[in-house]
Amino acid sequence: MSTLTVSDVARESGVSGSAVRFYERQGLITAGRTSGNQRRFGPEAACRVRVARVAQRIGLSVGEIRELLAALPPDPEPADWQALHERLTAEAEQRIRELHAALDDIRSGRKLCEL
Amino acid sequence: MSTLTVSDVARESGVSGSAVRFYERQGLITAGRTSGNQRRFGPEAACRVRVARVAQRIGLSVGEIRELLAALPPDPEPADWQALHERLTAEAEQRIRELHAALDDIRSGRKLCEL
DNA sequence: CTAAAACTGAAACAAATGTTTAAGTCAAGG
DNA sequence: CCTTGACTTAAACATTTGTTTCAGTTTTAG
Repeated sequence: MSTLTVSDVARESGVSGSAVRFYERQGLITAGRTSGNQRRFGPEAACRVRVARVAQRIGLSVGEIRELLAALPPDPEPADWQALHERLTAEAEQRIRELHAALDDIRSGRKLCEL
Repeated sequence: MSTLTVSDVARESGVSGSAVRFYERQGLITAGRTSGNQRRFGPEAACRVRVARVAQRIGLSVGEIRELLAALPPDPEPADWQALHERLTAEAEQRIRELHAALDDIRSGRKLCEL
């Protein structure tokens, strides 16, 4: 059942209305339409937006997040959540490794010019 | 003595010529000019660009890098390098901490929607 | 029924980080 | 000298992640 308006989702997920529309355009969330062409979201929409924000903290782009969320059904089962967790965790660890590598370079004692 | 051309600096620092001009416009490096108005860089320019690339790996913006490099004289003394090392290291550690915080949230066991 | 609040798409704007293109100038080698 | 490759500025373009504005439409509460 799609009952939530743009501003409902915005309020529940903590982003702006324009961001909600943007995310729909980008395929991170999907919406039905009223007879008057207004968007109506299911209750999972706000959740997906929150997941998207978490993924953004990790450094994923909207395109990457779209692919991530593409694997998340409207009504996810525990296995879906688990897969998402693993992918997000792996991404975060990857970025952390990259930063550590940069840090190790900085600390290597070599001149910064020679990195 | 300023003898290096744009493409010299580009080659030595591993960035494109347009990036070298961009960095000069942004104040990361400075250049003299020939009588014919062409840029000529000192030997430290390529080094500064390399430092800038390291800082970018850490996630600093060009504006932040400008401020970082503003504290680096054309012919830096060991203390200058040390200060730069410390600032870069602190920034990297900060970003790593932020990622760890995100990772901890993800692993907290709470639903991703509730972060 | 009506007035206010929320919604619509399209397009312009914004900031960051460069790249590309155009038309023209300079420098270096033979 | 003269050709060729490198240089110049300015502006347009590209991408990302949205925000703002416009003019008009829909929904909702009273």
